[in-house]
Amino acid sequence: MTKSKIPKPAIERLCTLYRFLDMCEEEGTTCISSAQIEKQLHIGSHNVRKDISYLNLSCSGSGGYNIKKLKSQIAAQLGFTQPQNICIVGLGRLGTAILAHERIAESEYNLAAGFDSNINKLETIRTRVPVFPSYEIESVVRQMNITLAIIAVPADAAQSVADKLIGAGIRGIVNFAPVVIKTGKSGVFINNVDILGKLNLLTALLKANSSEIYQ
Amino acid sequence: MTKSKIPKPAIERLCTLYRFLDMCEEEGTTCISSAQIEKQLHIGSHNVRKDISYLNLSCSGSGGYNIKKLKSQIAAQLGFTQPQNICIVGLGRLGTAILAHERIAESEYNLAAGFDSNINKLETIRTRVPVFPSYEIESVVRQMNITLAIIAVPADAAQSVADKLIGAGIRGIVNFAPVVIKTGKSGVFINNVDILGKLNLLTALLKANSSEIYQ
DNA sequence: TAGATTGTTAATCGATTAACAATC
DNA sequence: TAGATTGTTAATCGATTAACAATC
Repeated sequence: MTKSKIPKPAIERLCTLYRFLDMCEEEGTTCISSAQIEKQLHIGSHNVRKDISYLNLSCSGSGGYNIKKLKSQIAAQLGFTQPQNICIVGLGRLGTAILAHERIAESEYNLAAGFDSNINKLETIRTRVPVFPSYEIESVVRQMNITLAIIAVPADAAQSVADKLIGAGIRGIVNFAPVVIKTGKSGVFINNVDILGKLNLLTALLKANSSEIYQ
Repeated sequence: MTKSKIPKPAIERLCTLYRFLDMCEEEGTTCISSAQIEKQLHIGSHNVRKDISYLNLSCSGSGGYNIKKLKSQIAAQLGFTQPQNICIVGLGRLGTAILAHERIAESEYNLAAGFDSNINKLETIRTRVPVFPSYEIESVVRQMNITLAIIAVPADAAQSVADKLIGAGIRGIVNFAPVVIKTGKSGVFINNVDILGKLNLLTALLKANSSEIYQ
């Protein structure tokens, strides 16, 4: 029997759970129940257990989840075990802020390269991450076997940068530019993180929420 | 008959559509069909029409959607018409990058205040946005009638900042700190934008996708 | 053993897709 | 009018919730 497909919403929740477990582990907690997770993440305990059940856990039974064990099970099933090389395109304020992000350095991702079209910026930047001019994106991504990219360029450059990255074999992109990036290629995933879009979503949820209350 | 509730996934797609229409409008396009939207945003045309139908449009019929009209209808229904005051807490690299974001200045949101706990930072920072020490969060948020906040502080400070903001009456938070922020209060919405979480999600989707193909 | 908590099946609920009538 | 595209109802599909048996 092949393992059943995990629904996308469940995958999203499991990612959130994984990050949360990582935090718990740092704080020294070793064990947690689905009821406690419900309180912390606002995911129903039923839902938590259901999501975890997709992982085909070995440690079944009672007594709550062993955090270390659960983390490694999620990592194994969701593919976090093999370290992946990632890169950042656009070394403006936002890009350099991400370059300096301490948690990424400690994570399962290896920040292998930064790119910017401005050569002066490349010369003055202070970072341990190797940086390259943007016209080298394709060759560097291929040589270094980079699989994921973060885009932090202005809106008008974002799509062409994405096209280059995808052409070079990148499989996933987190896009911070305020445009919706398209992938022509199947098997490439894009996550658009537009701040204005997030603010819009909050505004809309608030509106919907108040009309629920007042009508 | 009261208007029916819009499902959350539909609200999310409408927000994406709104941002996209904004882009189209800038480029001078005036009209678009559901089939064209499908190609650009990878949302099925059925789905697009269904989502739009929740808006109780006045302009029904054929010939595609008038972009300006559709934008204003979405804005009206989702609550983007009244400009809202927003603030940023944490003026490190990421916070100042957001402060300088040109698109926010042009948007329906008014960046009314920035906060940081480091007084030196407040004195040296160059921005047109008024900045305050973090201990003034509660009074400033109340006085300026700020409804939404962006958090860009280190992980260990994020929850306490969120508690202060919520205590002062904030209704929505976009959180860039790499922790899952909790709201004890109902009617407050939080959007956690953890870069590592996004990378995890991409990794997991890729894994799921390949096993679909290869099994 | 008794208590607690998980894992899983079944039932409900909601969202997406399909199809077609209504409209420009 | 003919063609094209929307708006909406009905049908399918999938996810969440509830309940309980299995397990530590």
